[in-house]
Amino acid sequence: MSTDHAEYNFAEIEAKWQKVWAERRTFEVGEEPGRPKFYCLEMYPYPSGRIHMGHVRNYSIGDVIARYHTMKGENVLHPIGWDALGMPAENAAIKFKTHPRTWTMDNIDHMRTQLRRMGFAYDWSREVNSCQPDYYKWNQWIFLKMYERGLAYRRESWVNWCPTCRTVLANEQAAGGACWRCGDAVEQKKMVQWFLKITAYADELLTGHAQLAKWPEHVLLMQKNWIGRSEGAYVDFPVPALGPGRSIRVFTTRIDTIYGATFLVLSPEHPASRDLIKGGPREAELEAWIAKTVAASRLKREIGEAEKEGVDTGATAINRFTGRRIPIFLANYVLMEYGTGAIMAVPAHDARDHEFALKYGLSIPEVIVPAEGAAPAPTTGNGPALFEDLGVLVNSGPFTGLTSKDAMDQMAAHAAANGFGEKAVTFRLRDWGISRQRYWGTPIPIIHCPVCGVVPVPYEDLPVRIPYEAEFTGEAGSPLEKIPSFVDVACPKCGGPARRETDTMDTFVDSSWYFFRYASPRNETLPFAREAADYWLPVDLYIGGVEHAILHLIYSRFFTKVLRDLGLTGLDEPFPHYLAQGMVTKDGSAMSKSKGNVVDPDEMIRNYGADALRLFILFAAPPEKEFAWNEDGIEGCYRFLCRVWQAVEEENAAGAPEGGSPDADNSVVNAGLVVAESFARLQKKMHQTIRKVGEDIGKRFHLNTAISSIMELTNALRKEKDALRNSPAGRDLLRDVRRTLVLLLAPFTPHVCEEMWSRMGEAGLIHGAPWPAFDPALAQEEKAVIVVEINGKIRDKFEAALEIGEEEMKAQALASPRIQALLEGKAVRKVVCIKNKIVNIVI
RNA sequence: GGGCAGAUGGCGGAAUGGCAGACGCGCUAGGCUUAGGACCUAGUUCCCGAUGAGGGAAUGCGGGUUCGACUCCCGCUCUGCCCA
Repeated sequence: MSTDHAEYNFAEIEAKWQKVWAERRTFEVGEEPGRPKFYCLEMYPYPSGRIHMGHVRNYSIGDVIARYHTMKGENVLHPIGWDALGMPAENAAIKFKTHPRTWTMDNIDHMRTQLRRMGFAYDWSREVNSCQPDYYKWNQWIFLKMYERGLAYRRESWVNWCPTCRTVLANEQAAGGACWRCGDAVEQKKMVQWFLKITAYADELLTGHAQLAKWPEHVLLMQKNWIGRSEGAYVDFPVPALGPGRSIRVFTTRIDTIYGATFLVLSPEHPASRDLIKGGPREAELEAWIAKTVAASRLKREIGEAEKEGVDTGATAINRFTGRRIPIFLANYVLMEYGTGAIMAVPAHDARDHEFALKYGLSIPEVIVPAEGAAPAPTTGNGPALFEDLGVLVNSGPFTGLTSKDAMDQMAAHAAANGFGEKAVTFRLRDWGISRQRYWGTPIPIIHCPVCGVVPVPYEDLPVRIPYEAEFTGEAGSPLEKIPSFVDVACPKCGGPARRETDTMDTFVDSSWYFFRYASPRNETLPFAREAADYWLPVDLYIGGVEHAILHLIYSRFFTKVLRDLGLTGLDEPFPHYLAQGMVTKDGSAMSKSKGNVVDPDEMIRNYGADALRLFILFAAPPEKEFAWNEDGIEGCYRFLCRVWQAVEEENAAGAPEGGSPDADNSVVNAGLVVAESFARLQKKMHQTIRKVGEDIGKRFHLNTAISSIMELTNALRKEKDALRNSPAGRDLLRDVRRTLVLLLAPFTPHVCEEMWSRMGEAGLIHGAPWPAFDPALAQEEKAVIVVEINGKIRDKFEAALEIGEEEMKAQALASPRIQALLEGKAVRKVVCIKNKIVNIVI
């Protein structure tokens, strides 16, 4: 950068004010009962090493809103912390021969410096760090409370397993069925895992949406789909081969189609699968098929990529409605996790069953027809028609002729009355598997005793610390298993030798309640103090990437409800208002280290300063929209700040104000018409800008348009200033506009605004200065430009006072020579008048 | 396959039923300058017209509602996200 006189020394100014803020603890807040509070929260970062543009964007949005609310006089809590546990630290330890703790803490130090350099107004005294025992202790505490209530439990479950790396993989690490690290095929393995019973809250998570009116619609919809409530019925199909009285239970949402159920399909993992084939002629062959299918990536089966494939067990079940025996298949498209792991297949009325039946030559009897008047069932060229909509029953014994809806009630009642079924509600939502066979996570506070079984670690023994000494080789499972001093413990109950649980918690546990911890971050007796939480919570505005729209936000809602039921909070929902920030992408995908498309903010701060970077990233797009990275505009934002600086300096040079302005209007009028018009224009613009910026930040979150209107005010100031310079009232207005500009800009570019504020001779920090007020009367336009259209096409315009009525508008429009010429010889059929806006003449 | 969101100048975007393209970038011309990637001024959707007056077209494509549609409705194409 050159040293042109119009430029400001951002490096010096930014460092100066960051130091002042830190020394004065400007952003530290405490509870002040009676004062309106505002809790502004952005999702805390994973300390991956350096902040990236997604962080810069997220935290810049939050900072503007936090600073704005502070200037509005609210007590603003704006905290930050670190989501510091997780696998990348372990991978780094392996790769760089370091320790996850060292790597993480170094990253945090670096990123903290970067965040400070951005000038974010965080209360650093409340910083939380989830990898420190004083934080994860409370993960363990909450876990034990959940365990006591049966909300944390252990069961066998299938996991993605990489036989090469000998480790469990998360679903996203097993995408496409290949291990993300070695690329080898991922297998399915059954392991005992810890689960949190989120399904106990399934209904409330759904009904709670009523309290989330300020969430984006599509996020609620995603959560709704994720929870996947479905109403239907259980039906038992007796299976003689399993022995007298034994049956297989299926869940169906379409019991009305049961007369068309021509076979049952079981998930290969279904407990009855093996019993059905045992002793049969094809036992070995079928066993092999089960083994193969189970091993195949569950992921592929789930997303339906795998072709539907099945085998006939040779066994049959009885359809109690028809009395007929139907074959039992095993197939890959039925998943043990959903419903009961068994379905009744109705090929005429379910697409997947239809496809399967065609492939295996099974009959496709029709039992539902479209209701009268409805469109007829479409015929596919591909065999008998498929009709999946509700309709009217045919070929359904005594139920024939009923509508699907009535049949669902009556058939479920019939099954219930005869003891082979009932109405039921199931959820797609599954319990949350939190076990991770890793080192860098919260140890699950459980001890396995050969005598007493599963024994919780006593509360007074918390935290169970992550032992520092560990080997990071990348081989064979969790490093914790290989640390005798960690694993070998005395049973808290009987004192005998026991083994400590070596699974650690999913890091989503940490982030499910951190927003409570900020209220009382150093509390030593509970996860958080109730009084502090009652004051600060709920979060008034939560801002973060839409990529967390499902998991993190559902888990946090779940935890809040559990904490409520534990009596720690009175809240049902932690985030009544969620602003889903769009991703920052480059080359079509989110910036990430692994993709190598990261843009380093440091370089931009070096070249243009933090203020210009903040302004730029907010100006480039509205917060909720995806932002495809393109830095062409930052230069312009920097130049804009230089122009503001220049304008302010000019006013400073012009000298001190020379008296109040109560008589401003008179002296301006006396100075002449041109000046009076300039005065009126600029004054109006100023009041309008204050109004618009306040609405854009506080209500719409359209920070980009807030910035553009500040730019407009700057342009207006530069345009009018020469005319106003020569009258006292004009000079007062110029100073007023200058002051307003700096105040409006302060949330966006706090450093340069602090500097300008102090150079203007204002006392105190601009951070605490009151947000400017606007006078609605002065912001009001007194004239409107009325557009005159003929048949919707603009033909003329005229200026009119706001008060004129429709009749007068119409008269003026029709009186226009241009309009009269165009109407020559035409009959006017209708004239539409919209006050202060438009006259449309229809001919 | 289903659901949701989006598509506007050379670019980012503005306008939520009423003047399409605010604001910024880029570009063009002029000024200032030894010079300029700094700064200032003017211009900048496309087409016809003379570089004027004026006119026409245009918000992914095709229909519809309306006096009037970027905006609402229906169908389609493409892109992104979520789910199967």
